[in-house]
Amino acid sequence: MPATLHDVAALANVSIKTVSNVVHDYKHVRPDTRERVLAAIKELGYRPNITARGLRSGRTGVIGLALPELSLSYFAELADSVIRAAEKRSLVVLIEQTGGGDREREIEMLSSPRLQLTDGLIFSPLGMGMADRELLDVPYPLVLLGERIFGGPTDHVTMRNVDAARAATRHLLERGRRRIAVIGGHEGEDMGSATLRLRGYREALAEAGVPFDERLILPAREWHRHDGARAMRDLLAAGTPFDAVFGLNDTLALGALRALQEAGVRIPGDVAVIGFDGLDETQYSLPTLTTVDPGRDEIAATAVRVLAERIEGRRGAPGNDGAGPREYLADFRLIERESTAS
Amino acid sequence: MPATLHDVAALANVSIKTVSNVVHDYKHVRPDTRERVLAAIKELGYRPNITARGLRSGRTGVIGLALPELSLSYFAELADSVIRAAEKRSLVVLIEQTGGGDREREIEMLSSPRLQLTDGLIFSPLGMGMADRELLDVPYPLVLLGERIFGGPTDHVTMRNVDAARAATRHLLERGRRRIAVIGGHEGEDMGSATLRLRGYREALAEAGVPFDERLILPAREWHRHDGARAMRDLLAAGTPFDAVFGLNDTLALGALRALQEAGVRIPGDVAVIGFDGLDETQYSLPTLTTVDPGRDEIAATAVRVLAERIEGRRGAPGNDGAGPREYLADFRLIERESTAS
DNA sequence: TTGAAAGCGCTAACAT
DNA sequence: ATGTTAGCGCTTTCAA
Repeated sequence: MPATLHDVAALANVSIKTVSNVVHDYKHVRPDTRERVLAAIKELGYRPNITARGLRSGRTGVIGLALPELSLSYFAELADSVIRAAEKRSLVVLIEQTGGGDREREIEMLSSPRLQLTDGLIFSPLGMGMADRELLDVPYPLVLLGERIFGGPTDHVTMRNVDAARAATRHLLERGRRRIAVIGGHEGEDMGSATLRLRGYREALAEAGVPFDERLILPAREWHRHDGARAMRDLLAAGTPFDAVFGLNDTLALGALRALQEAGVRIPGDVAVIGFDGLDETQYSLPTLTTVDPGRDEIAATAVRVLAERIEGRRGAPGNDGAGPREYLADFRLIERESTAS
Repeated sequence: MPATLHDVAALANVSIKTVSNVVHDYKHVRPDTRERVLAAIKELGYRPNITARGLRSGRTGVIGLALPELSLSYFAELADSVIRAAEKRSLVVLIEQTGGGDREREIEMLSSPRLQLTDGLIFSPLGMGMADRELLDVPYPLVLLGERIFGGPTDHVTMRNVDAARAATRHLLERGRRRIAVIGGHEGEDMGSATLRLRGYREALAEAGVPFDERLILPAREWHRHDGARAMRDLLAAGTPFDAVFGLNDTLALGALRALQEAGVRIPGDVAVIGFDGLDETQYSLPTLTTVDPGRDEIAATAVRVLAERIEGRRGAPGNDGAGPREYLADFRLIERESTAS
């Protein structure tokens, strides 16, 4: 039976208000009273009951983080960053996995009672799309991550997909590559990482006057290593000539690396490879993988900050007091490694 | 302003008790009353306030998961498994990162007020040791994971480290390897994964009558890819002959793989490599990595089940009603891949 | 500077 | 079958 405010008050011979004042470091408490209360707290091992505090104040100090799955390295690293950022603000993170792009589950999540004891949500959808935009208009603070929905009713923290992909493609073009295969295309996608990164790729080609070749775009709905390897094998089997590969994420690129080496292709000699995400493990592949860090830490820190501000009401709800939904873009950085050395 | 039980009751012209009954699917509610209440709930968009429920019932439906860091693949995959297992029991998971083996932070965690709104904790320490055993005697349900503490006051779910390491070593011995280097030793460790796996290694050597060579044990306090690569380079530089490598975890083994290939060593031709953990990514390295799956899913499922049972009081607190602390061991499985093909 | 007391929204014992 | 009511532990006016 844990001690309550009342127990402490009784032991210290004061009212619970005084104890509360001490707990909250309220200024106007006589030093000796404070002493007495502190002693009682210690003696009883009193710890405030967060649930009760939450009920009273309407805050729990918990934020939700909904993402596809932690076993995808990108999301594991994102979760790590979010938890660290939240900790700095004394917030704790409750993680929900929505599965790899299951739209229904994502929508369900948004109104899950499981989120009730959460002050707000950082949401990274993969299945929902532009058409589901208005579903984001939920009755609690929500910060959107990712590239599936733009112009929605909530704050949105994302990366410079087009710019970063253009930079990645340029990097290959500058090294003399002209037939750059892309792994990870999503056919029929209206909006998403694949679409945006592909746009950056095409822009870079156009700038350089290099013709676009449909056959070099390899679809891969899932972005696991496995899919990267499979796509690569398909391209090799098709016999389409190419001298570089742009994996729309690192995992695909690492899978491609593997398939290329199996086939005896030298990297970067025969084929240069570049990825996207700046995963930790890209430093340790053989060869090490050139990649683009889309600013994961900055994204996490911004998302937590913006969410905390909305929760504290410092900026009001979007569209409520003029503090409309905002879009935040993190800075990216190209990390050169062996896989594209010239 | 979200609707409360009272609002629904008023709209449906019933008492809050009836609404509560409907919400909880209580049997004895007249069908038409139920209809009316359901309609009111829908109209008001009523969602039960979990915080209030938690305050009243003493349960929140949240369990804590404290682990070193999500950016270590093993823990990311473990968290994934735990979240899935929890979901099946309608529990939600709050994740705390303790950092890579920071004993103080781990101890602090155990009495963190942040855990207050949690019904129980699954705890995977890396820094705490046998001497800290009694610190696990906390006033809430706790399930211990890992190999740092045995015989503590709580339920403990772990893996067959010695057996699994013995099997891994045997696997190499059976393929004719005699000079098996081990990466990941923790000098001066009293108890832990390194100690136990090393014990299995030595047992297998002894069985096979192969002499133990101190020089083949390479320390690595951190178990990142980086450390595996460094250790491997050290061994190569030292010139100590060896024909196999046992990475005490997969990440170390993958780092070693990389360093060996840099040095032009053929795998498994010159040196066979085996890891430990059964990480997803071991399927995609070049060559693919032989490893031991220590039963991660089973560990997660068991931990959640045992914790849920303790929370529900079905088994009482350990040592409270005779249902003393129990130790659970998951089954392991050796997964043969290219890195040890003969 | 400190105390008394009214709830926050819900559950559950008790009453009808 | 449904209603009444007393708290769960805390924060927060309002008084003293």
